[in-house]
Amino acid sequence: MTDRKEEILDAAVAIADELGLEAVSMRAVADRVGVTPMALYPHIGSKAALLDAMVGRMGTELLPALAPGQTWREQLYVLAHAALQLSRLHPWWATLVFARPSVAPDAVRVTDAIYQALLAAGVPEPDVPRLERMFSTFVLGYGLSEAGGRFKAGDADPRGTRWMLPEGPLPGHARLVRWLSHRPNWAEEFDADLHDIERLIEAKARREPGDGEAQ
Amino acid sequence: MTDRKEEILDAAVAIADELGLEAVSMRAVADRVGVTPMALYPHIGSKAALLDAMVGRMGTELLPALAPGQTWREQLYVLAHAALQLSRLHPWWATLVFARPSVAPDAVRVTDAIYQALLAAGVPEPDVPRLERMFSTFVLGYGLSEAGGRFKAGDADPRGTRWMLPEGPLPGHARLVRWLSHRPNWAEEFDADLHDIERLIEAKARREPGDGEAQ
DNA sequence: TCCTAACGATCTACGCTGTATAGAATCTAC
DNA sequence: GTAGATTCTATACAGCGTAGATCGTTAGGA
Repeated sequence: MTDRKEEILDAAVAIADELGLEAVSMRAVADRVGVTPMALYPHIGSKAALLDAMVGRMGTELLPALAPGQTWREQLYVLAHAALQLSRLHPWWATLVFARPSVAPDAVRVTDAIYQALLAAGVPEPDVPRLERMFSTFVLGYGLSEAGGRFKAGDADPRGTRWMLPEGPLPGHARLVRWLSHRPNWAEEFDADLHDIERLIEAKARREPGDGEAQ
Repeated sequence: MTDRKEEILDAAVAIADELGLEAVSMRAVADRVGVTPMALYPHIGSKAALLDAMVGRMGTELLPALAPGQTWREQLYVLAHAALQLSRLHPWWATLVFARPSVAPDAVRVTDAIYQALLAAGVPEPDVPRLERMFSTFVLGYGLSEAGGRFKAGDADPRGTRWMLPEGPLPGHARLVRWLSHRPNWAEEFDADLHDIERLIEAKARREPGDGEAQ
C-alpha cells in the first residue's frame, strides 16, 4: 500500500519536473507506474489529494535545512536558500504551495524553525507570527516569480521602446535605462533581498522607535 | 470586433468572480455571451490569450491609483492597497499574474510609478529595480496568500495539538501559543508589513553602512 | 444592380481530462 | 478448497480546448 503510494508520488513528481505541472494527469501517472488510471484511486484518493501529497513530499526535502546549532541568521539563510533551490529544481512547487494550502506536518516544522530563529533574533513575541508570514511569503513569492517568469517578463527590448509608450512617457524607466539594460543576477538579488530582510528583523528586535504598534 | 472582445472579457471576468477561475471555460464564456464556443476564437485567439487579456483588464483598474501629487509614501501605500483590494475583489487575479507573466502596457506603467516613488524616496538608482521587484513580489504574494488561503491553513485547532506533533515538540509554537490563539487582523498585518518595508526603503535611501553592496 | 470577398457564427469531431461504477484477478488464512 | 479482502482493469460519462469545414450576412467594386 505505502510502497505503491510512494511509487505513484515518484512518478507524479518526475512528470511535473520533466513536462510541467499541467502534464500531471491521472492517465500519465498511471502509465508511468505501469497501471491503469483507476488503480491509483485506492492509493491516493483523488487528483487533488495527489497534488497535496506532492507538496508534502517536497516539504520533507526542506527538513535537512533545519540542522541545529546555527545562529538565527544562518538558520534563515539556509532555509531561504533551500526553499529557493527547491523551487528551482521543482518549479511547480511554489505554484502548488500558494494554490492549495494544506498543512503538512513537515511544513509546520519549517514554520516552527522560523519562529525559533525570529525569537532567537530578539523579535518581540507578538511580532513573530507576522514576520514569519512575511518572510515565507517573500521567499515563496520570489521562487514563484522566478519559476513563472514574472521577473523576466519584458526582458526583450529593455533599452528600446520599452521606456516610452505610445500613450505617454515612463519617467522612471527613462531615468533607470542604464540599470535596466543588463539583466540582473538573480542569485545576487535574492541574497541582497535576504540581507535587507535580515536588517528589518534586527530593527524589529531593537524595538526601534517611531512605531505605533501595540504591545 | 472590439465590442465583442470587451463583451467576452466581461463575461470571463464575471464567471471567474462568481464561480472561480477553473469555471472559466470557452463553453461557459460563450454561453454567457450567447454564442457558440468557436465564435470566441476570431476575437480572442485562444484560451491562453483570454486569460492574458483578463490580467490586462485588471491592470487597467490599478491605474487610477497612480494619481500624481503624492509623497512617495502615499504613492506606495495607495498602490499596495489598490492591488490588495483588487486581489480581494478578484481572487483569481494574483494567481494569473504569477502564472502567466505577460507585459501589459498598464503593468509597465504601474512599475514605472513604483520606480518613481523609490527614486523620490532617495533610493540609489542601482537599487531601484531590485526594490521594485521586492515590493511588488510582497504585495502580490500577500494577495495570493490571502486569496489562496495559505495564511489561514492551520487555523483549526490553534491551541490544541498543533504545537505538539507526534514526532517531536514544536518549541517555537509552544512559546507563541498565546499569540497564535487568536487569528490576526489581516488588514492590520498588511499595513504593518507595509510600514516595515517603508522603513527598509528609508534605510536604503540613507545608504546605511554595513552593506557590502557594490555601486 | 450584380458579383465577390470577407467576416462572424455554427456544427461536427478528435483527443484529452477526472472519476463513478462494475467486474475480474490475485493473494491470505482457515 | 473456499471465503474474504485487496488490487487492478474495463467501460462509460460529462466536460475540456480547439482544428476543420460550412453557411448566412454584409460591404465594396464593377
